[in-house]
Amino acid sequence: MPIQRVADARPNAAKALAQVGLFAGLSETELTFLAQRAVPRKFSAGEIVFSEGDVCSGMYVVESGHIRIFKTSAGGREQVLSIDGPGGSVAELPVFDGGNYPASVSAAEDSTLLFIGKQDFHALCVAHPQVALKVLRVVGARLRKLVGIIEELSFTTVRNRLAAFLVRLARREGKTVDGGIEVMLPASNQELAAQIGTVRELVSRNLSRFQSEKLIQMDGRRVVIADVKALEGELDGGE
Amino acid sequence: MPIQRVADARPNAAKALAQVGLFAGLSETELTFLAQRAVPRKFSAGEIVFSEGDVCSGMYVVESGHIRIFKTSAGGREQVLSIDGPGGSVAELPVFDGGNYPASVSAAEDSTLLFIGKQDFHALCVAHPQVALKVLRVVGARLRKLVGIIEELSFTTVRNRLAAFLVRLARREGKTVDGGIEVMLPASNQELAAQIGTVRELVSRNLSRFQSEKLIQMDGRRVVIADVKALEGELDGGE
DNA sequence: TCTCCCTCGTGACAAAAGTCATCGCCAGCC
DNA sequence: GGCTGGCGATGACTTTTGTCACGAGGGAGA
Repeated sequence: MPIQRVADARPNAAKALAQVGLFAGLSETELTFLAQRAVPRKFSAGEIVFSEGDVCSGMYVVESGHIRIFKTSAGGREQVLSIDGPGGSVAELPVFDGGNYPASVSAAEDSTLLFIGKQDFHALCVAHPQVALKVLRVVGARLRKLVGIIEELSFTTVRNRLAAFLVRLARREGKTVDGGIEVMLPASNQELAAQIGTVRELVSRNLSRFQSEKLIQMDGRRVVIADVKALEGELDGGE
Repeated sequence: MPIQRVADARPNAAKALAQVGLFAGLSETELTFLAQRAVPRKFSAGEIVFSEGDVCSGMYVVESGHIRIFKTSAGGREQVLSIDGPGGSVAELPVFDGGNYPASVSAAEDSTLLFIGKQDFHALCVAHPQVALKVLRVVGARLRKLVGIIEELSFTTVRNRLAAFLVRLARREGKTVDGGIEVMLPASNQELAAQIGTVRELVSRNLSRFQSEKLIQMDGRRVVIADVKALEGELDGGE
């Protein structure tokens, strides 16, 4: 993976940066400043961007594709903390507190990221206080998401979490078809398991169980949610 | 709990503020500015400071005592996210992202907090970019802590977490005595359970088990960790 | 001193989670 | 066509977790 400074302006990078929540509101000049320093890096599906514990040299912005932030256990299990698409940013925080990266990041699919060095980002924040405030806002969202994960892990069952996952999926990209709402499972059972904090087998089993209970109907990776209400009732059902 | 502006300078408040990581490095004038706007509020042990979902009107700084940030499940179980003492701050983030408080906060013991209104804090950050950077650093630590909790909940057993808890406690405030390292359990089993994400009974049982395995020796709330190495081996033991 | 209440410890279960091993299907590739 | 590797489904178990119920001890306060 070649890392190199791009001396001339990269209009597409500037354009990509302008769409990042973090940098919205910056002037043309400032965006150019950033774009000149941002280093584009390509990653193919599954490739590691950086690993937990690596020293933090800077942050990344997603230009295209999706990235996966996750923790790995000693036993090899993974827990996904966040998945971010175009316009998203990763590792804004370790850039500030001086520590190492707290989690690993990999490309969920072929992706292009823009790398922004620690110093450059720092300089930007000092020069433009409103950027720091934006960072705080973005970080707020991240924190809420993490708290949500903790809540789910601590209080709910795998069944609950899987139901919640399906409901979220349905809301986000469900197509209404006769018989219910259709969604495509976005990844392998292994990956779904990592996202809801369990193992492959339990995802498989619980999906089967939902199906036998007529809550959903599966055909390969296509899932028709027959009864969204009932599934929503499963979120946290016991209490 | 009376809420009122304090018009005159409160030297002790200013002093308290100066010791807050967040405000270290501010000039005298700035501290006074803040101190004049900070409203001291007293809470007795167990009292709720604010609840999850409340609209966020500002942040708090701990002047004395300890506070507990936690989530509550529908079934009444609690999961502690953080415990903060003097100099700590709570809810720095919701102040920025405009959302409601993501978790509840209560006083772990009789405590005095300083309330700082959203507007005032905002103004301060805009006027002093380095405050925003400090906030980012503080938030970074918080985020790491949350990721740690997720890791523990997702990958480890109650036994592991309890062992980890004891080891942390020993490192932080263990006294070496003959027979091992002595610590005092800082709270009821109920509370320990909330901190490691389980229920009272399992804390009790696992402590008994440690004892019967000669890893620790208990006498009321006093615990002598006989074999710290072995206990450390339990962190994540399986793998 | 005698209650009352809170907390701890435990036994007995029930339910959920996780592990291991096996089998079938399908796609990609000699 | 035949192999192979990855993924999904599932059965059989083991371990962990959580729930319920009950009894004991200890401290605060009447």
